[in-house]
Amino acid sequence: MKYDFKQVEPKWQKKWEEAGVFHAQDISDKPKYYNLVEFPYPSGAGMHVGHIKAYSGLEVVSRKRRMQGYNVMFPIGFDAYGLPTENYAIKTGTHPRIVTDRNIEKFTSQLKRVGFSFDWSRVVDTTEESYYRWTQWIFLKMMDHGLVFRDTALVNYCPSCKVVLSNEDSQGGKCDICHSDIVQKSKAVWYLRITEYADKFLEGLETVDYLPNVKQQQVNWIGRSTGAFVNFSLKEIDEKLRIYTTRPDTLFGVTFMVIAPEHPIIEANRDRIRNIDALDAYKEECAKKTEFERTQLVKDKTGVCIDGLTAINPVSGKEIPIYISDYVMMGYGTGAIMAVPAHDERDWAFAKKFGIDIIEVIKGGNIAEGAYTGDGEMVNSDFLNGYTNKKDSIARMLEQLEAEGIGEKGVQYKMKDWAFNRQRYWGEPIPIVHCPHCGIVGVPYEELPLRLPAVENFEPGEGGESPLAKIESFVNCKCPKCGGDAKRETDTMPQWAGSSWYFLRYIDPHNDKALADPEKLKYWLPVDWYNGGMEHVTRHMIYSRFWHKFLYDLGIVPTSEPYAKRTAQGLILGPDGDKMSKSKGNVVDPNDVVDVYGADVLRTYVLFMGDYASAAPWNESSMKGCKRFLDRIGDLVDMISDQSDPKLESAFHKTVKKVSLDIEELKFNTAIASMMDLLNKIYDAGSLTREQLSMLIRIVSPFAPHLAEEMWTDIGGEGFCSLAKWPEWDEAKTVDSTVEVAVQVNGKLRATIALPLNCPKDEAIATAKADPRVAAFVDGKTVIKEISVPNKIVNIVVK
RNA sequence: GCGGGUAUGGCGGAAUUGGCAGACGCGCUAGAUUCAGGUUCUAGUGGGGGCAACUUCGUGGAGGUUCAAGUCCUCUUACCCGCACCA
Repeated sequence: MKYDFKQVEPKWQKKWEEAGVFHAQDISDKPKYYNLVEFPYPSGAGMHVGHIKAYSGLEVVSRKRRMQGYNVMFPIGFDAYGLPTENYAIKTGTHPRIVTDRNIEKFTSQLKRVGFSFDWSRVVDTTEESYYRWTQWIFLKMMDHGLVFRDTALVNYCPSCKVVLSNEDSQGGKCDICHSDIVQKSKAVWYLRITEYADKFLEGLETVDYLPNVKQQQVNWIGRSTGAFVNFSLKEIDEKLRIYTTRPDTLFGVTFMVIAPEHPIIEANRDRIRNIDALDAYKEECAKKTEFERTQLVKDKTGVCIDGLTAINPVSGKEIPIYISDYVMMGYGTGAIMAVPAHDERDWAFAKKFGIDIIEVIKGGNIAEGAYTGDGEMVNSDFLNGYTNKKDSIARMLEQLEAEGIGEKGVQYKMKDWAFNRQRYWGEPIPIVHCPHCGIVGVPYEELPLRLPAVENFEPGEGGESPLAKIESFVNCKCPKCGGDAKRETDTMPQWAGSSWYFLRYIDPHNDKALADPEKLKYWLPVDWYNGGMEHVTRHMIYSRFWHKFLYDLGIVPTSEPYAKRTAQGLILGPDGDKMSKSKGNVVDPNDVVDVYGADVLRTYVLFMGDYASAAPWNESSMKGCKRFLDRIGDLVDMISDQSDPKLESAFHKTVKKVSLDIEELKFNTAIASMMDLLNKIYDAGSLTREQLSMLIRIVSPFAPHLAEEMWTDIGGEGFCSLAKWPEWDEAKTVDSTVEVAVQVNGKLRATIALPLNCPKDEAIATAKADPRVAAFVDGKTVIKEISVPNKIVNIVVK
């Protein structure tokens, strides 16, 4: 039976949609299963086959779960705010709303052509008012709970575009838009206090089933370290310089201090510092350095000694100089460090360059050659001398610091608070009003959504201001508190806002009273399985865990973690082995593949091409193998007979077992391979029973659902194959009565013999020795050892 | 620099977790079908040697443990990903 996929595939897609086959039931007696895939950013380029691979994994799991009797939710939506759309709008003068709608339409049609079993009644679009109203609502809740604050910080600024850029948009120190050099600029920005949840993120990781490397990356990203804060006294000034260190026990080796160029102590003591001009000049130089230069010049330390401020080592009482240098960051710890040149590579390089004393306090290295960062006995350290265990010496020093009131235990995180604004048009307006009397006031909840006003010019303003700043009717408003004249915040939320809670909205997408109904949230949460790209493991995953945990603390969601399980798929590379990109011209459009081969072949191929989690290059001729496979499956309808080869029966049960288990581990390539293997066996046998074919159709259906439905109809199956019962295997039938056992002599394969299942050891060895091919190597020699692993191998060791 | 990972035929990749390396697919070779291209079918296909049965070498490299190593241990090389002056 060769069928015309061009006619058959749309036919079944229509039937599925009309019957609502893939609609999740809100509340049901069936067990629920919530599969989540990362919703796409609807770019103008449309989807490429990488999206198809990303969705095909849980698509197969979802289809299998439905057939196993679960009430499955497998939703899709669009993460539609973002720079590319806005840049396109600037270039062409088309409103981002129009561009977005057009792109969503294109993505939708592409996804539907592939026959994904998404619940299309639950589509969310982050740029719709009914959605971003709740994004703003959650933001205001965070503000109510003290998680929103404003601070002045260094930001990436493109002097050419006059735009503040995120780190993601300024990689390599170049502007993503015009490729000119980025400078660091001081600007007031909004922050979400995500660090408040740092320990909760770490604790939560113990309770979820994420891939080990996913967990590891999150742990590294959070970067928890324990150590101590120490307050250094300053000579002649009643002020302390506070530092953070992980090795307080090296305090006796401190010979100087370094503070970040932006450290406030400089401004506070301007008149006391005699070389303030030199410091200012250095500071300016640092601001000009691009990210690229800063990372390239790691080895070559620069800095200026502060003339006029001197610190005192709190344990030795020695006077030590203070430097400013850009190797100390304002954003980590306190923006100041105690330098221990003998045991820190950066401090060592700095001390060498500036001729500062280097005092050894841990024995074991040669500090004339370089810093020693290993363990060893403490020396030159007064009461710590003789300690050899790091833990003990740190504990002893902490005790001392706390007793004298000059320091205490402390914890630091690499993770920083979340800079939560962009000077851009195409994003959620931040619902805040600046009132000259009341200060910062949140927009009242009943006024949400705070609508994004229509504008004609989307270009950012001078000095990196949002395009919204030019809309007077938007900017000027009344203070919600006092009613006086006030101005609206004109920045918008960053790209990552809308995606931080979309999985909650799927549960109740049309609710206009709440972000979702509590009963429904209780039924559906947590997401049972979330699959996506490794690139989202730190940012998006942490951000959304943050929002979810916050909502949990408020009692809005019933689980402390949003995702019970997280896996990741590998990229599809271009046919040339490079990452697919428009500029390289190696992008494969799924529409082109569907046109020529059909959706079933595309779906099967993206899962067959290699290990699901690894990257693999696109290879069109290899895809032809999948087409052959499906064509040959289709032909089986003509091979039905009342009798079939008895050997096939166990092959069927083995295959059903393998496919069932492999799907659970995302091992689709071997699942498909085992079905191909079975198919070869069927062709060898020449016929199969209707019942066997029914089984095969059902296990093929998650991969090639259109073909499966068509064949299901042909063999008189009831209802939709997509909702038919997933076949079960009979474990007893997956084992053969005789097994092939390899026989080795001295570890080298000499023969294979057929033995009954679970043949006793003695018998197996005797049979093996009787084989002439084995006897040739054994006869006339002394047998030293005989090993027999049941059903696997016999090894005879001779001399 | 830190963290994670990978390395198996001409190619993508398998290998029940220490037990017959190369499943499955692509490609290739020969043959059949075809006016021809494509399709389809049959047989073969890791390297060396041999007409053949067979034999020998073989999982980035060097050692080691074991009756037995792609798999475990030590050292080493190359590449990929994430973070990066994190005190």
